[in-house]
Amino acid sequence: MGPRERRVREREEIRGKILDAARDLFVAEGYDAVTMRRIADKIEYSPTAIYFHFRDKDALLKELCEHDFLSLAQQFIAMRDISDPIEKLKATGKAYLQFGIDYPNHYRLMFMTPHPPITEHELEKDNPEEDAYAFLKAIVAQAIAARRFKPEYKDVDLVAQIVWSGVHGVISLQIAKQNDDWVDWRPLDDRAEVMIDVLVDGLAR
Amino acid sequence: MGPRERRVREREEIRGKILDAARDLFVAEGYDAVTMRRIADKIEYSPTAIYFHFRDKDALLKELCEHDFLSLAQQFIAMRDISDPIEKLKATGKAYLQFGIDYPNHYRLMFMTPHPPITEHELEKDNPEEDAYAFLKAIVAQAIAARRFKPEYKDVDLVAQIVWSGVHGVISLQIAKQNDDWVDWRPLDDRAEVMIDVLVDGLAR
DNA sequence: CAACTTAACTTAACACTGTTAAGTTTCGGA
DNA sequence: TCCGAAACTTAACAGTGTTAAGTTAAGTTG
Repeated sequence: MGPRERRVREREEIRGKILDAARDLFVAEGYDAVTMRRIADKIEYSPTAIYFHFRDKDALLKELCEHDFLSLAQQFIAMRDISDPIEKLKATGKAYLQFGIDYPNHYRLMFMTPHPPITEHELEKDNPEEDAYAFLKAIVAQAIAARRFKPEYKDVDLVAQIVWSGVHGVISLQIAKQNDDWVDWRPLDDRAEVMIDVLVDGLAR
Repeated sequence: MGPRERRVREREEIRGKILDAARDLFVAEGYDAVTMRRIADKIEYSPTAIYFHFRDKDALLKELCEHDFLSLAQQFIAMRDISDPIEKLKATGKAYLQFGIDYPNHYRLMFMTPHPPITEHELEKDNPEEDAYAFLKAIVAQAIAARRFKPEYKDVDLVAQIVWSGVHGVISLQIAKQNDDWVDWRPLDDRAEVMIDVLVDGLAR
């Protein structure tokens, strides 16, 4: 363990500190409300120091999102051993909803904010353990193979996108409109459960 | 027509100019990307002049959204004469989707961005001609009354919110993720149509 | 061991943002 | 004709993301 390794390790450490501080602030107050100077204050560095580790504010966001996409996929792993594909789909939908409820600010950044397209990912695409969308597709494929859906629903991507859109709709309206009393909102849990039931009933034979 | 009326009219005129300029820019580039100075340039006034007509940048946004909520409701009016409630629901869902496709930046501001709750509205709530949500509720109520839905779906608000969430999910994922090639997106039209079919099938007896 | 190089920072600044205080023009009404 | 208010403009403030230039500390090399 020469001093070379120590330097690398120290560099990773401060990188991590910056990410942790940024995550805390973003989650608590949202991306726009957080300034580079506040992140810097929190870790007791100058604002400029952050730029030595990240190209800009967006790079911070991108790295956090990347991490959260992975952790979403990892939450899904708990559903792996449910054998009935419909039950598995329902449970995964609920886990997705729970993720959005638990981390609304993460969710907003991940799924409600247009980003410039990310060209290179850290995550392994199509691996269900790292790619939540691949996990969903695998369930849908399983359900189709078991002839549980109506015959017209045989496009795995299309069906996966419908299911995703449905649960996403519930969460994202909740996040964007929870304080809007124009609408007499029903409890989120009810909406979540009914959405999943309606989707599955609509797809099923 | 004294000069008093002229002054009032001129005031309305410049107010309208500001709103038009702001709308153009917001729609083209999104709320955050547009600065007060650019809006001012476009109408050839100083930035400060805007503040004589609107309290702040958010007030501009709010007024534009208000207007767009009304125009959404007015688009729905075309569906009024469809007698079959299921067909009416489907057509209204498609009109909603079309609105989101035609005005994605409006849509983002209206439904994907958390605002501080608006206390006083210009629009008349619960009037289906001005309140798009009321229009949707009326259709759902009609469908329930005609016993077209499963007996467990008798809560008008809950069902309306499910349908809304479903189509909102399709549009908002499209807006936020259209350039994300992680997912092999199916054509928007297909997703829209299948979403509406699945929802209606899931709800129907 | 001294000289050099480089990594890891800080300070000060730039060009921008939304917003406002203060000053100026314009013009109908007494 | 003068007044006062309405409708503006100019200049500035406090804040933003970001960067250029300078500083310090530590490792490498002659």
